[in-house]
Amino acid sequence: MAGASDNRVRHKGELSILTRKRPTIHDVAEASGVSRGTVSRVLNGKANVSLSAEAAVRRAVAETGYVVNRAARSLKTSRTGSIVMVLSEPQERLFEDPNFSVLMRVATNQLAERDMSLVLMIAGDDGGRDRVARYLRGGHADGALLISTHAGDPLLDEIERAGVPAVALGAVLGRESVIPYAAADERGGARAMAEYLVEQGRRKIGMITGPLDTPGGSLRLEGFTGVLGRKAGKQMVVHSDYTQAGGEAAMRRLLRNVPDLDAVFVASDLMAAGALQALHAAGRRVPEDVAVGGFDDSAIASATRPALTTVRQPLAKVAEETVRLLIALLDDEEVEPVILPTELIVRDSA
Amino acid sequence: MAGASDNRVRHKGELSILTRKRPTIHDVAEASGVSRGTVSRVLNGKANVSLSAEAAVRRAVAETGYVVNRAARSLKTSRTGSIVMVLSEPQERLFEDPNFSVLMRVATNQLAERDMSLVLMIAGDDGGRDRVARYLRGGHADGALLISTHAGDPLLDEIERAGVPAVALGAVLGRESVIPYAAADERGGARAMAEYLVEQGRRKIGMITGPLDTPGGSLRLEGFTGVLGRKAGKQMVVHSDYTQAGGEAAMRRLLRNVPDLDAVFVASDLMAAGALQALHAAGRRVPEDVAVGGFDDSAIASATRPALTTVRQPLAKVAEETVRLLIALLDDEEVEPVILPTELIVRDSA
DNA sequence: TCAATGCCTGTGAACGTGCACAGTACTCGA
DNA sequence: TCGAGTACTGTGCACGTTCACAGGCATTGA
Repeated sequence: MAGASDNRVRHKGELSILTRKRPTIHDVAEASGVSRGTVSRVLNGKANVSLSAEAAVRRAVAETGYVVNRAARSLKTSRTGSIVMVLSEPQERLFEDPNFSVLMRVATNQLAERDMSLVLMIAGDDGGRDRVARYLRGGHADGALLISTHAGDPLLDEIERAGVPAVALGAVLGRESVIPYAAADERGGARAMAEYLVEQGRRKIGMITGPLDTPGGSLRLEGFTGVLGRKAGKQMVVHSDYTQAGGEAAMRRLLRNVPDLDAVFVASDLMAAGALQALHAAGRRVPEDVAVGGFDDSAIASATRPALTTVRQPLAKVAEETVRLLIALLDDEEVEPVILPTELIVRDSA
Repeated sequence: MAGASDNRVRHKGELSILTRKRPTIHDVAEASGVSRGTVSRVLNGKANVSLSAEAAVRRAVAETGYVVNRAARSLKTSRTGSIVMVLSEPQERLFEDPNFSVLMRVATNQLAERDMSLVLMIAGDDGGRDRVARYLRGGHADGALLISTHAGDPLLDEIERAGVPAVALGAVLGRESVIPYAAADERGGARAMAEYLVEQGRRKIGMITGPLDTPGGSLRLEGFTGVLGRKAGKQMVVHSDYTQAGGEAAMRRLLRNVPDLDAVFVASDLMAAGALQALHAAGRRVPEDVAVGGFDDSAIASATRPALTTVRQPLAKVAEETVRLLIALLDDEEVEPVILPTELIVRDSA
């Protein structure tokens, strides 16, 4: 903190060593004895440049420590070199998923290869949505990466209007045909879990779902009812909100509805952790009395007791594919939605 | 998914209604019957503008849907309007913390108020570090927000050289005086936990630390030994890596060292979850035989059985303060490190 | 030897903005 | 009535790039 105040002297002409002007393409041109045009050509690859010129330019770049000025480039090319990741989830749930970490890493890495960067925006409330809309309308991003965007989100119209290439991580319900996406096979994963519970000899199998306006909410339910069919009466399915407390409450409700339940499929590990607590409080043993199946294979799944049998999503792959889709879209290639297989992870709870 | 293939027609020259030119400040000037200069003045507040002119401009802005071109502004002012959040953590641990979510939200919100945006970069490996360095040297960000940056990170020199204002979330060991930061009172929190365990009548208290080159690693240990003093022999302290598996292994080691241990303070909840498993496997009851204290109060803390007694960090506040520091720094204000108090959360494990 | 054909290079203009400066109109006091 | 001041407004320029264009120079074929 000592020196914090003495390097902010910035008089007009006085360019100290700290504040020295950043080298421009002109400086590089001068240092390498060629013209701006040639330097630009070297920097952007492509065009016809002699080997000697290229070498001179590269040396000069290294010497001067030149880094391209994105603002100037952007102004001329009207491409910003950045894409925006839009988080629409009001809850914080997102981040607790290792999910997100992987996505982040994959996205920044893949974009970096193209010298692009990742801007993060949270569109949780109306204010946030407006900001994102303004950002996109202003052309401040070359593309958008949508995370957990809901079906009716007005932002979707904005994006369409702005004409910004966009892809989603996980299907955007109702817009599957408009917004390309990569996703895990939610339906298939749920089906596998339901089949597994049946194979284990369970007969009274309930389900706790996520919100039905999310793909994870509705598709996992579809997979479940696809197997259980009419056996899964209305009382056997309760809806919750992806939180631990919500899962606990839902489990209590389910036990009230169906006291002789012998298995439950919970649509997320966090909710399943809540369900375990409710079952424990109700004196049911897991898995002896009631088998519990989760979904996600998140960190929490191996921390609960008993450890959760769950469905693992190929999140790294999903993230990778999502980013790949966006990049393909930026290159004007044709893209198709991608759906990737899940894997049943058997632990102790079922 | 049916129509997935019919909205991607984008021929080269065909500028549809979608691709129409974005309105510039000239268009706004024309539409409102004033000059560029006046529009600029209205947009940037400050200067002397008549009420009628201002009204006309605002109406024209709304009419035309004008959004300022950041690239052009940035080129002229040589401020980018964005700050970069640098994640130095090689592991993914970061994200599993609700920590991060809060930080993200706070950062984007506070920056949005100043019409700035948040760029995310991961400096996990050398390649990532180089990218961040280039980004900063290129002047692509007005400031940097450092997350879990280690003491010896060469990036720190780069930042200094680039002269970019930077703050850290949590102290950067060894640079506390150079890089302002906000942090929880790690030492105090650990002290509180140690005192609590002593108060509960525990006598043989061990500790599992995080890596000692992180503030959480060394400061929590300091708080612990501050209370236990010489009673905490070398064998009573084992080091680990913040992972669940690491915590489990460390606990086994600790039990081997000190079989008659009656309490253990684990420097993170995730490691504590691992420790619980090791204790369970070794046939020790928690908390009857061994009391377990965690740190962080993360989501996992209430999911374990027994639920973890732990130390809650005021993460929202820390995040807020960190961002506030950065903004103050951007405004050339003087800043001091901020340390915020923690809170002991008593549950079942101790 | 000359024209034609490459490859390679330099130059001017433009992208959209903010800022300094130069005005203009209007008020006020002497 | 005039000068000085005040409040507001318009204009030229520069920021650092990319891109189209116009050459220059060598090599080739006739």
